[in-house]
Amino acid sequence: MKKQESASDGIRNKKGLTEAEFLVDYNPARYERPSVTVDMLIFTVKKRKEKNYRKLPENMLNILLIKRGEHPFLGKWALPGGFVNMDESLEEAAYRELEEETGLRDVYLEQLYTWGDVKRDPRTRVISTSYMALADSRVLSPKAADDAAEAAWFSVGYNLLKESREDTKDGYILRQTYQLILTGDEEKLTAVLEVTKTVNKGTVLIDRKLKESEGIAFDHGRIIAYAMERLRSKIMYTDIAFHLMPELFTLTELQQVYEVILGKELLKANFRRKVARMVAETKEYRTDAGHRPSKLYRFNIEI
Amino acid sequence: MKKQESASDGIRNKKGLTEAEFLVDYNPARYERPSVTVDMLIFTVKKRKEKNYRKLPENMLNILLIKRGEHPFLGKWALPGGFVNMDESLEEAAYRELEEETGLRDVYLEQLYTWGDVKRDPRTRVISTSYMALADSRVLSPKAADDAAEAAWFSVGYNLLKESREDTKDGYILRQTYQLILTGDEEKLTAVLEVTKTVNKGTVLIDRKLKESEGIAFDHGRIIAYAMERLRSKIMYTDIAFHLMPELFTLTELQQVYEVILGKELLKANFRRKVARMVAETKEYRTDAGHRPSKLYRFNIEI
DNA sequence: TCAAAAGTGTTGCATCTACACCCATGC
DNA sequence: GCATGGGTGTAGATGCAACACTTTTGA
Repeated sequence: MKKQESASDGIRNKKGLTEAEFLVDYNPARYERPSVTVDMLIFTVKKRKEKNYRKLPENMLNILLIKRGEHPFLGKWALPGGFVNMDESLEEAAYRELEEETGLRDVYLEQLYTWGDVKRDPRTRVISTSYMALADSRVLSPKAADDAAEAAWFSVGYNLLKESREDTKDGYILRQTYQLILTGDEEKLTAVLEVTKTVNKGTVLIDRKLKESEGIAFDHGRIIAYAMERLRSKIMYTDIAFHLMPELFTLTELQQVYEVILGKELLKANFRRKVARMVAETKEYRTDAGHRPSKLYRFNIEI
Repeated sequence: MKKQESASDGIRNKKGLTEAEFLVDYNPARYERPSVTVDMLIFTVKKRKEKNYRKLPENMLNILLIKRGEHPFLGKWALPGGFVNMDESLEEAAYRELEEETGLRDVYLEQLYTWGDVKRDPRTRVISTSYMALADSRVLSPKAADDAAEAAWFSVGYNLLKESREDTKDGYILRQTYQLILTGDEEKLTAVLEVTKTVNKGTVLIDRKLKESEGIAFDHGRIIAYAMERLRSKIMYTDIAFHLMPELFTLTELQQVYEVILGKELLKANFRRKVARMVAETKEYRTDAGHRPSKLYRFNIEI
């Protein structure tokens, strides 16, 4: 973001070189280097069809995946992403990938985590930084992919299957098994994650292992699971949910987004009080359904 | 952490190659690659001397820095760190650097953020992942550095200097100026950070610029500032503070750690109620000072 | 004796939780 | 009419902020 000013002008090192002289001499190719990529977790909310004229359509959290057309993991589904060019920052690479994949530019983007296991890509050593983008449901140009790659939205389910706690001498071990289910129009992908929290005299170690992975390429099941946990914790104390909403929305639609991310139901009255200060009502109503019309709200910038 | 099983056995790509055949052919050296490093933010808490026999020594948050013995930024202070080897994960590299620098192994370690600006290192393109380590005050082997590099602890101060808000058409711009002050035995290093939050129709953009940097190498002032913000927000809803404490501690010592990280004073009675469930009292007392003896507590594993 | 810190109690206010209840619509 | 969702009120529990107060020690 900012160019470093030369900070040690005139100072000479042990060989008597100034910084400028040193840099001319510097050979960056001495060490072997890993490849660096960005992986994009692009989320949006989509409605499921509903034939009952009274019932509201159910909202689902969706993620964009790309079907791999080349080895490795040929035919499996992977996160969109690609190599970081030498003349672009990580963030610029993330925005570029986002735009290539969806045509979107002005959306919420957040760096999630950097994955650096040695064998995570069978081709070569790849370190990849994952970014999470939240797009609202209006602008879902699903397959704006210019290359031949097939892109599709998958609804995301992430649930705790089983939990066990074992007490040790100076602490305990908490084992949690989560299931990730990604449902597309034709395919259903699954992964099972084992999260182990080892607490020992105040030292906490969290290990996330991918136990099974059906149809998902690389370690991307683990990355999606990590994103879900981040989404769940952030939705409670920030306003990220609004990035998934269109300009105007009903409070029930907003509540459904919260419920879909948290994986549990909320009480209507309490939810409305909780978000009251974050929304501003408009004069418009949604009237198409077989029940009382609902007021439309927008995000309240004042807070 | 886990080797990927070959997931597309037998499937052939457009050229008729199986995954095994494809990988034999794959040439990883086609693209130019950035260097990847880890930067370590090693924090601990140290007491300041106090001559008044009644008064308690003041606790300060400290960070370990290394004086650069080579260009660029020769003579400036930098975060410990180094290149990631091809056969070690990012986390393994972080633990290795931590051990080389401090001799510590079993401490709290957390990945913070990955910095990928193009010009952040004048030598070559360097992408670096920062890790935060919290060590308790007992085990501070300050300069276990085996090489010639000089290492030292600096107390950390991070304060909001100025804040202004400007309303725009569809949102607002919040500008905050923070000052980072690192005080060592002989030197005082400073940096000024400008954090700009641009809120626009629900899109939030956070930009952190390093405005001044006195005595701190690279963009490390910005990284330290980021770590301070992470520490501040996490201390309120997690138990990380305990990783900075020795096995046994008084509640006042614990409160001082909270105060030093938050940069503000807390009310004693309320603080004690807040941490009550996270600590377990022992039968031991601290009796050396000119006031009522204080009970020693330990971290409560039960919660 | 007394400064400094250890430690406890109280009160008011804000927030969360659970549940009950009435309102308005399209078919 | 009625199923469905829109929308509000209330009582009890819980949590937090601010302040006042008592206790104990070493020099």
